[in-house]
Amino acid sequence: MSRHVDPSPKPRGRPRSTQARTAILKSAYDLMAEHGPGRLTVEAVAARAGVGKPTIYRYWANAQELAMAALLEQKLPQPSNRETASPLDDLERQVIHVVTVFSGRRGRQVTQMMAASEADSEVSKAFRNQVIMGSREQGRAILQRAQTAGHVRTDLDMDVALDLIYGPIFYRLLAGHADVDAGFATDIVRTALKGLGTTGNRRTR
Amino acid sequence: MSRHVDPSPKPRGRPRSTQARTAILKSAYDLMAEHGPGRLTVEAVAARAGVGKPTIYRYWANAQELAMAALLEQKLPQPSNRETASPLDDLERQVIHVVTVFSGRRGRQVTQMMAASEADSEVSKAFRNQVIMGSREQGRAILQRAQTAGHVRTDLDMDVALDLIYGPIFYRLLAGHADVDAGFATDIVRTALKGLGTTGNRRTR
DNA sequence: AAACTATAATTACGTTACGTACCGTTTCAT
DNA sequence: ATGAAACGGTACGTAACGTAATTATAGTTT
Repeated sequence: MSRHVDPSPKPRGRPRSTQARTAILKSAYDLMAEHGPGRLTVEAVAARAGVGKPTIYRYWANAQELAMAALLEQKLPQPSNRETASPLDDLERQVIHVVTVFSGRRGRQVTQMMAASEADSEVSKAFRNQVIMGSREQGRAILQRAQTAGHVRTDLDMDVALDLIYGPIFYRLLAGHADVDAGFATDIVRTALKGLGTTGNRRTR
Repeated sequence: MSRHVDPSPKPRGRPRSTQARTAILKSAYDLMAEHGPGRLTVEAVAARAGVGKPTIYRYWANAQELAMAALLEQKLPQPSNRETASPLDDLERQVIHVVTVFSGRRGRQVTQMMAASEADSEVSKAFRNQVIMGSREQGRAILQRAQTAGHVRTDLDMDVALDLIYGPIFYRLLAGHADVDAGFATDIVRTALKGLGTTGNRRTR
């Protein structure tokens, strides 16, 4: 009695307008740039995009999901993952790049959105993954090269190591207790590498 | 011609009801506990507190400020800043405490609020200061003791060092890419102290 | 004791945005 | 040609906003 359920049934009826979808995302992005991600309303997007509200709700459940989708569409600039002979220089360069991107206007919006979204929606997860994993996985690769080159300890929990490097950036962005600039980036990397402890203490624990 | 301006002029007219203010804050806090900080509405608070809306607006400009005030009122448990002979043990204990507090329900709400508030209002700043500085300044004191005891380098930028320790916690809380528990706390402290670099690398930069 | 003044609770109001339902129209596959 | 689904547009009921007006109340001042 069972039937085959076509996983992607042939589309019947009028297909969705790519043009409308694109206009929606662009309008949403522009409005966020003007008024910030918190003030994005579906009505304003519909009006600017020349689109009916139902068309928007057909794609996204609420303004927040739309906002994240719009930010994801206009992707953050990815650092040029160029490798030099010195993995430690590469790391420093990459962290500086991350800092530069996220302390800019768009980067701040992205951080804000990421922090504000409490929902466990698909879009929300995708958003977090996209934002976090981009820089983080690049850092992982670099650290591994640095390990191979003998510049970084091999007995590390790599995830902890990555958190140690990228955590301070978002911490400052969100708490706002100090500036986030290139100097901070190099400070992080160098301090993390050297460690806080004295040499005499290194062997004890 | 100048006159003395009384910094706290004697209150005229009917004094503000402390009872009303307390009821408002408590109702706001309870409602946040039930529905999360994002869904707090002034109307619901007024209804539950048995208070008129204007009374609420007399104290706070909007729901977000009220939310932060309510969270601030019910202060987060402060760690017992007890000092032992080993500052490094103290540090580890304190970071574990911070992790425990902020990974709990109330701590998560606080983190959420902190991240979501973009306004530069007074309440917003006070909120950030309260949340951040509590643990941070305690950590600073401990680190300084550790320096005196010779367990921690003295050529550090203390703010960077503190970010290195506390940054990863909030990073994980907000990005949600890994668990935040006591084990993570000890990992952070120990890794930060030892550093990521190999000994051979320590002298080079 | 009487006048004064700011707060209190209540009610009403205009505004904004939400998310949904319905419309007639359009654009495809069959 | 027929039918299905998306389209733009409009209208709707709901929720919450933040403000104004009203009357009562609680302290201070004279």
